[in-house]
Amino acid sequence: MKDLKRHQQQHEAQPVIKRQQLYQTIAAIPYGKVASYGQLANLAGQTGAARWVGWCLRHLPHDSRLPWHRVITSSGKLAFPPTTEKFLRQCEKLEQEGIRLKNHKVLMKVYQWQP
DNA sequence: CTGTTGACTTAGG
DNA sequence: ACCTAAGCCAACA
Repeated sequence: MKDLKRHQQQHEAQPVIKRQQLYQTIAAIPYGKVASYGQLANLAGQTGAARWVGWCLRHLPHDSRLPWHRVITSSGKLAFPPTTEKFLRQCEKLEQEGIRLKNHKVLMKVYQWQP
């Protein structure tokens, strides 16, 4: 077989595929549990791409049914600045699942998803 | 290819 | 516990 060389620009998997794997991982977070951006990147096969996870969620369709509210930072804080609308919406959804917040923070020891 | 962006992470002080 | 700097990486223009 003849190897067709990529002339420039290393095309690997289509971006859509990678994002779908990430979405699949996020969808697997159980009700009442949370996962961090870095944790999800690793589980989705993109080790170290925590910021990419944030990028994907920021560009998530507004009508998405993904449990985006179960994604928080590694320290247990929400990614949004307090007092913002999104911050409050996420707080509601988390508490609705029985996840109590201690001073704007989630107790990772208790609530972090352990696959 | 280069440069920029982002709902991040980690190590040090 | 809080702040900063540097590292990280896919997606995009």
